[in-house]
Amino acid sequence: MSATGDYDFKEIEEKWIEKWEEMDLYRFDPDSDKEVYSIDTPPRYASGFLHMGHAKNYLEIEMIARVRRLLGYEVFFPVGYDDNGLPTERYVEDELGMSKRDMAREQFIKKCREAAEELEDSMTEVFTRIGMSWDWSTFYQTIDERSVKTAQRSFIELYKDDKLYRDKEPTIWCPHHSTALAQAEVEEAHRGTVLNYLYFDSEEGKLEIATTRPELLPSCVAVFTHPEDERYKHMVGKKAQVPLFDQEVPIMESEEVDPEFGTGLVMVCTFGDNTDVDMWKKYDLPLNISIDEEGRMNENAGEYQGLKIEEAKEKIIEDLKEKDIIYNQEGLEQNVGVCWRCETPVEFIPTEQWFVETLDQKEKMLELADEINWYPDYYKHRYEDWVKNLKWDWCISRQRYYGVPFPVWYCRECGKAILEKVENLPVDPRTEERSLSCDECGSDDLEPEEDVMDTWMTSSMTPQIALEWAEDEDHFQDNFPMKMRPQSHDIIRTWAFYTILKSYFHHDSIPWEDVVISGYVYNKEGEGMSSSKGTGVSPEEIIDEYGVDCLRYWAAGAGTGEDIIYREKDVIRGQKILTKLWNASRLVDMHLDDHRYEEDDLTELPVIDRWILSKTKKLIDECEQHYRDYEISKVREKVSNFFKHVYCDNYLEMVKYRLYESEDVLEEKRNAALYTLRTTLLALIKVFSPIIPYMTEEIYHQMFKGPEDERSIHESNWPKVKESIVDEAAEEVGEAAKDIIAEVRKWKSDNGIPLNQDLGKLRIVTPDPRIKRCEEDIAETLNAHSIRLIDERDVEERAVEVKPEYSKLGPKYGDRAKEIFQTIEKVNPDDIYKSLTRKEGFDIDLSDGTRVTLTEDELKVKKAKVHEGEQLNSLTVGDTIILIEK
RNA sequence: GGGCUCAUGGUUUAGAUUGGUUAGAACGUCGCCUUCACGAGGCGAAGGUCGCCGGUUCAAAUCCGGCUGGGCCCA
Repeated sequence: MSATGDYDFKEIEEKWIEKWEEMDLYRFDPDSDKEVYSIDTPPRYASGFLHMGHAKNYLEIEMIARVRRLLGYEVFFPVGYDDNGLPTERYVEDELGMSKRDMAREQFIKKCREAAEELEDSMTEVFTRIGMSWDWSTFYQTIDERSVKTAQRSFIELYKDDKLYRDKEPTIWCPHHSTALAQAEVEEAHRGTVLNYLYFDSEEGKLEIATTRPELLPSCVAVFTHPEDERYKHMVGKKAQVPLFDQEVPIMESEEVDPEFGTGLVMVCTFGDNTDVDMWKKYDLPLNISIDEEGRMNENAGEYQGLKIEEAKEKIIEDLKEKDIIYNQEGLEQNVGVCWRCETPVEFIPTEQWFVETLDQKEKMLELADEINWYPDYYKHRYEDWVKNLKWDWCISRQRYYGVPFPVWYCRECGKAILEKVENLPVDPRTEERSLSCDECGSDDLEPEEDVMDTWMTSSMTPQIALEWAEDEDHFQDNFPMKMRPQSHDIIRTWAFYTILKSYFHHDSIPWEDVVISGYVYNKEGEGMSSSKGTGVSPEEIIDEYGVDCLRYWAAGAGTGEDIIYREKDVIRGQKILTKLWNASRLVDMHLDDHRYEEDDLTELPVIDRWILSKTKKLIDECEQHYRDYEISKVREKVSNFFKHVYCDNYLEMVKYRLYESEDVLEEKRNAALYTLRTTLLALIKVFSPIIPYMTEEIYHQMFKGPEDERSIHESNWPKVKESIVDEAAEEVGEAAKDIIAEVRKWKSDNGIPLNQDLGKLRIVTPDPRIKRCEEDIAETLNAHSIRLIDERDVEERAVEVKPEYSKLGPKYGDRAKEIFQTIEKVNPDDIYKSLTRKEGFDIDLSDGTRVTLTEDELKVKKAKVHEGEQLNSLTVGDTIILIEK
């Protein structure tokens, strides 16, 4: 290390990226004797760019991988991209400026594939730069052969186990994307809407019905009231006539109707919302669909056919108004389910779809969650809450092109589903001919399944894909379940849930032992980072300005599972710590020369040295526990504070005088300081290395690496400091010394004396004689000529000044006060003080012959300590008194 | 509406599991120090009735109950 070198992060980062790659540091060794620590890395969706939210989450995982290597585990840290599904299709459609329906399917899929790979490459570059230490030999994409085989094998096995069914059920549907959705893909949105009050004709005269969706009048199949509602009791069983469309519908009763809402009469349509689906099932109502898969009105809507839902709504309201059927309208705040990708309100449309049986597995899903350690544990409630409230089986069909195809054909004769054999996977029935025939009726007239699977069918199998379940059964068995799943809290209901479900179905096991939840990053306006909304900050901006380690240091600041706000000044704070680490290392290195110090009998070390070594040992133990508990931010805080204050401000300052060549300093004491500085610094950079891998690597190489040592700090082991170094007595004395120094510095500051000004002699009265063992360190640090420990009995207290409390004596004695003040001034202060302490008052005989007695609280007494006749300034720290010459 | 979670100086927060001296730190503010690693530094100061109300206790930021106001997830 050069003594003048500033830290050039660009140069050093580039150097180590290259060297680490040469060393192939992160490759998983299946034959290692070490305990395996495996991470079920989230495959990043190939959007082409990362914002700080992504960077933080991936860096947290990355740091955990480094921590575990440091703690002696063989770490399996796979890498993959999620380039499946809907957003890729949308991206390609936008790029091409045309709809996928306007080109050949195969051509479109090829375009998706190319686009995804291009986007992945640009992301890989950033991931590599920020130091992601994953094993690239494990690389997968959720659309590649391995993933497709895994998802298709899963499908086939679930089918055989009767966990799948195909049915024409009302399905949650996104009219914008023209595809079915799973319950998990629906989000709640608060919307303002209008509640329309309509007249329905009936045998009992006009009915008043309130609805937010008049466009569904053609789908109205019944009118409901609450059984207790006196207003409508008599109408139950009669018929009502739907306005504009004129169909007759029954008037029925149900406990589920809220008599307080609207008029107490509601219409049930197929289907306006979730409740309609429930009512339709419960009361066995007819099906009367008027919205098609693209979100347009169908032939059932008569003259409104072909209009989009919103257009039809407007037109129908207009027509209703014209006929005076609407008699009132009022605003209403309501929550509607919307597609989580495009925020279009979802519809409920019966179409033929594949479903995975999930409702029957609720109990088991809750049991398995208890076998998993959740960090932080309260996030388990989210999962449990979700599972308990599940209302729909998992719909896994998606009406898209780009995705994993179902390995399924249907017999045109009898309709039976024909599945490909596991050994012939992967397969795409849409393009591949297979010589299969129906095992029911023997027909070979088969029709391919055109849909693709829900992206979660693949993503729920990341452990199986990463561990090559489909290819390498041994490797899989050895390492499943995995050790840890990093998980962002917003997709607990999808990713975590589906993965647990699959793992149970296929292996009757939990998929991982630990789930570690990561929080969101918000910008300083408090908005979530979103690439599409333009509220994201790019990590590249930070890297270019401050370097990767600063970014990582910032990322390490978020508590486990907690959200964090991105502020540039927080990055700058990290930069200051890093700069200081570099500079302190430089200073120590300057003095270390080429010497390497043998570890002798540690009890011979000076007390200050044992003080910091003992504290270092405790720090290391605490940090190990925090790391094991996934509390990276606590390690960051503790190591930073220890380094800055204990190492630099306290210890280094206290021993600096020992470092410089001087005849007064014994070689032994100099070596002790060097040994201690070196040992402590090495421990600190090792503990820091998962967070700031570049700078710690550079320091390690410059200062600590001998020919026998590891190639990299990232191949080294957790710092070992002997248990025997823990020394409570040394810690007490060291703290006392530090406090004495702080107190004297404060005194200098209060008295406007420069910190480096000579202090002359210090005399210290202390009940702890062990202070003597570090009197030289104290003296040198304070620029005092010498320190003398003296006996308390030789110190006496003397009053040096007595002033009257004017505000008390003035009002009390009136015109006599002036004489009292003058008298006090003339008397020896110490005489007054003695009188106060011995007689509890000081008497003054006034010229008018009266005697007054002044009490202690009527006088301000300034005292001084006197030692050997010298009057000295005194400071008190605990039981210790420090006397300073004037 | 339900579940979870949070509320501590101007700002961001530690401390709460195990109740107990002056509630710790960082940023910002103010004063001092060009000391030989670092002025992107050091030393020091000011600034908090720990959201509100009540309870338990000798003692509550901490435990219990209620309330208010944020956040997330879900209905």
